[in-house]
Amino acid sequence: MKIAIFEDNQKFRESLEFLIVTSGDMELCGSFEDTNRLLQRIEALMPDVVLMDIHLPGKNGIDAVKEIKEHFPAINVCMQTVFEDDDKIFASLCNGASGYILKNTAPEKVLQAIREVAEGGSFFTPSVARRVLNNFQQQPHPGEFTQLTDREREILKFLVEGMSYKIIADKTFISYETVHSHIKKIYEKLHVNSKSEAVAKAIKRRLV
Amino acid sequence: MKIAIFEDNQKFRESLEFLIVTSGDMELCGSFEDTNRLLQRIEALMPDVVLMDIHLPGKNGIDAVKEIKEHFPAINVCMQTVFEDDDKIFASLCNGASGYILKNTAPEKVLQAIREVAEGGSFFTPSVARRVLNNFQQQPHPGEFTQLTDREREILKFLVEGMSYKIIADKTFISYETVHSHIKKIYEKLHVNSKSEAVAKAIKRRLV
DNA sequence: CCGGATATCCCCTGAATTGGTGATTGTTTC
DNA sequence: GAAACAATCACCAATTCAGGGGATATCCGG
Repeated sequence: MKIAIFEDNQKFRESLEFLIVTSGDMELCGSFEDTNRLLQRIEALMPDVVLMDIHLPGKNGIDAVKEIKEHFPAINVCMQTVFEDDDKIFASLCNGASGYILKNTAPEKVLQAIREVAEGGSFFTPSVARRVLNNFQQQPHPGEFTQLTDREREILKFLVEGMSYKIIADKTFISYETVHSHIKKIYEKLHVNSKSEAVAKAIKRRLV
Repeated sequence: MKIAIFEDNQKFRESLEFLIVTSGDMELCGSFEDTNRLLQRIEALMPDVVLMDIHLPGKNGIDAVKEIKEHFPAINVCMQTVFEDDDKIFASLCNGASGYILKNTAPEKVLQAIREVAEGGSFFTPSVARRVLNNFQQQPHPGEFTQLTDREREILKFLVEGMSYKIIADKTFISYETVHSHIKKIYEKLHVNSKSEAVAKAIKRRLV
């Protein structure tokens, strides 16, 4: 299992190197302090897993992940950083990172994360996992959808699919005016006043 | 740290019980094979963490999580099951579960998961973490948005926020007709023909 | 310097949406 | 049994959208 490291802090990089070489089952195939010639380096080394810091000279780690995954989708990248803000976490994950661990993670956990990531799994530091999770559970307005009736929810779904009043009327075998009534009610309950707002709210609050 | 178990398989339940009582830092405060009188039981025991199976007599574990979190938001629930399908995972997490581990998880990992969950973190089995992650990375049509110009993307964002042509014109200091032009172009590029469709596509493909 | 892409603006027309104010029929709830 | 709600339908007026024409101006690359 070949590992490459990108980390600008020398002390930290060296301790990671030590961790890898003494792990028994991993081979350190490269260790860099910047993202210069990123793709050439990756292509030459072909690591199985890349440990990537976020704050790096040259291109930052988040953009680096994107490039790596675009050109070498099979390589799994694990972020390894001090940053714990949602922006950086989500940007990294959206760009294709498979893991996200903080720098205060215990050494054995780091190795564990690398192994999981190498096998196609994912590993998050618990606090990061929690943030990811919160992104799922983002229904901070719990009563906001439960107050929709079945019929209203049904019609809202059709709205999300981009249908017009007329089409919805046909689909549901009710009259155009009834669709109109339901939608008026939906707008009232969701505190919106257009289809696009309703659709946006429905998707963000997960009615999809 | 008080732990309650809901698990219908007797063998498995007993091994969990053993695991908890021999852990050193946890106290087993309840162990049940069904979800009958769920809330009364929880209220009487007030566990810190609930280990919840999905397939249970009475109410299933997914609905049980919802009830627990609704009435006792401070209690953290960790799912513990053989199911690994997206539906069950996402339903559980959306209902408020803080962890999701498979039944083949090593005992020490189970304890680790409980401890993380108790501290407000989250723990996923790597394969589950991977599925959660995939939910983030679902931009299967990469070229579909890059072809939007900066201006078009900007206006699309305003559409997502539910603004009318007129408001967008004011916000961007351009004329109503220019907004109209841009939106026509956006529709063309996204292959849609209404605000709501454009909004739906924008959000699903993550322009938010 | 020309073609293409982008951004800006204008007009028109028909269709769709939005927001009122109703009404009727059930069902559930107190 | 009244009150509350859900689902159904109707009419009307004002506004907004969508799609179809155009027209400039700028910038960029060949």
